[in-house]
Amino acid sequence: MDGKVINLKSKLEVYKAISGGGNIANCPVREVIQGVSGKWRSLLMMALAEKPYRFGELRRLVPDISQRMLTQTLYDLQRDGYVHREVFPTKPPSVEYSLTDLGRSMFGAFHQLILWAELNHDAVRAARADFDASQA
Amino acid sequence: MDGKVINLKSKLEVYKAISGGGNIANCPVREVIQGVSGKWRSLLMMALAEKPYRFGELRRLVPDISQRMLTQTLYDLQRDGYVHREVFPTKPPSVEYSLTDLGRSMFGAFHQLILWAELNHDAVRAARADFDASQA
DNA sequence: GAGTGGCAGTCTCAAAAAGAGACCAGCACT
DNA sequence: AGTGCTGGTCTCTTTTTGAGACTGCCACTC
Repeated sequence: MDGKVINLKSKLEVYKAISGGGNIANCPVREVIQGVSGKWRSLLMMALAEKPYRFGELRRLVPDISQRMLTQTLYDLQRDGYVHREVFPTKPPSVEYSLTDLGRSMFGAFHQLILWAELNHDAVRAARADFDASQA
Repeated sequence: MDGKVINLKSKLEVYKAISGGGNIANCPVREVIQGVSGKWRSLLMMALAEKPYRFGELRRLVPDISQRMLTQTLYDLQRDGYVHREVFPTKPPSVEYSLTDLGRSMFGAFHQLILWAELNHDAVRAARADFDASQA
């Protein structure tokens, strides 16, 4: 309310964009945000931003994802145009996933949030601890 | 792979941060990203970034949220330290929700993603349409 | 003084999404 | 012939979300 006021141009406009003027169905921003919002989507985007990976590699990289969710999330990401899926006809056919230009572009913006998270996760953790303590 | 290569400092490091070196439980970034990832969290953050709101106002502003989810999401946001909840002892006691400094700070980073979404949602929509068409 | 409506929720139950893990076919190596 | 790798699908259970009824309090109206 006093310290660091963030310079946002027309937050109200932003909000209008998300609320879609009463019609939520064709709200573009929300649609995109949903795309990042899956439990595993950000994680996989981050991994693929580093370099392309194969299905099995991703599975090993993110050990606590189920195969079902990995398949599903990669499919969704591909559908949204963030990820490219390429099948190589080797003897056991291997499949490589990589970011598309759109995916890289999106990750560029998303990256801001990641950097913020790295800097401020202690603050969040502390807030949570305080809150839980005050509720007890 | 060729066009606009995004300048990311050490994506691998970023990934290591999220994967937590094998231990996902204390992965700070993922924890924060989860905080943004709820279906309604981003929406409410956007609304509150504009100005403080009362419970009923938010409900009218986002008509397709259920009361249960509104209560829940505001509670979570408060717990994470993004939102401040203040009860005014008026005759029907009113409750005002506003962003904290931490919340505004986070929203600043999140805003990048919103801007990207505004610019690129047609591309995502198009990709999705193409993909669905090619599957048919 | 009974009804109506706004306030900020809680409670219950149904539907949707996520997670765990078994199972599949094909090939290579031992 | 058995083991392990490839990239998945299928089924079942648990968790999360959603819809909507219900609460208690007060003010205003009739």
